[in-house]
Amino acid sequence: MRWTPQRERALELLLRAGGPVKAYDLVATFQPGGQTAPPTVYRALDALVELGLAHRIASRNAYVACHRHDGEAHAASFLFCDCCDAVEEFEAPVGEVMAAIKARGGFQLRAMTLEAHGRCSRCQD
Amino acid sequence: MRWTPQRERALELLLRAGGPVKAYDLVATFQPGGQTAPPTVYRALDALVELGLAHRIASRNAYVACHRHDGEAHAASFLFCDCCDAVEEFEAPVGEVMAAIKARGGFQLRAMTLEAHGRCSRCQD
DNA sequence: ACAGTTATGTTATAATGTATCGCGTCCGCA
DNA sequence: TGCGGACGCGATACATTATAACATAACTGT
Ligand SMILES: [Zn+2]
Ligand SMILES: [Zn+2]
Ligand SMILES: [Zn+2]
Ligand SMILES: [Zn+2]
Repeated sequence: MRWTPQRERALELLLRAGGPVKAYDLVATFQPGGQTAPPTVYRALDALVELGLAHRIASRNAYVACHRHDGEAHAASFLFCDCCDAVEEFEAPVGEVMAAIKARGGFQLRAMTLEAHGRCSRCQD
Repeated sequence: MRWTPQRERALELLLRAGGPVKAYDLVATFQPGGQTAPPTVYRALDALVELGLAHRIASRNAYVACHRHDGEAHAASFLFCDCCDAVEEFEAPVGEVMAAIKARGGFQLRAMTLEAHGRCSRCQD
């Protein structure tokens, strides 16, 4: 897995956005003047996910830079506000869940994602 | 929220499948002889999710009947096999996670989904 | 019966994601 | 230094997934 200008560019855009970004937003903004072919964008994003620098948020069809921005493996956990579209990554304590999976036997865990949906503090009025 | 033939039909198909079903599979099979308009299918599926009788599996763009098949609210938790496409709903112990969300304050939780990815017992050879 | 709400039908279109093929570039190795 | 394989990128076309918008029908309570 190499570190390339495309991937750096994608990560830069994710970080600058500071939140979830849709693939087709990058299709529009990847290069300053004009469009980029979708496969180019998807490949860059997939690489970032593979490298542990970003997460894919399946329920929103979006990608977001990992808040840790080192490539350490961890369960990707997010809080989603139903009202505004705020999304925040947090460190969910998934120890019990992992233990339960181990306890039921036969399943070899590789990765875990967790989505909590509700109302953020700003949207409770 | 009414209980209608469309919704019953959708649930019947999910139950019969016994696993994740894609919306466009239902588009093809919803009525015996021919296609159904996508909005009809999506509306029926959305209603089932709303009623707590099914879950949407975002990472697969698929729907599955809830293993409890009563409408009780609960965290939707699934084990996904990376090799075969087996998916199993299980009861993840998310108490700690919910407590952590409460503890950080300001977020009013409504629903939670959890996806565990790895290899099922049949795929570890 | 009436009005308000909820559900369905229909058409078209938007949004999201991949297959494929060819070419260039990088890296390890002889 | 030359070779060979793996990896990355560009480009085109296409497949899949989901929704907008509007009209009609069915149900519900009064
Ligand atoms: Zn992260
Ligand atoms: Zn909010
Ligand atoms: Zn369930
Ligand atoms: Zn398997």
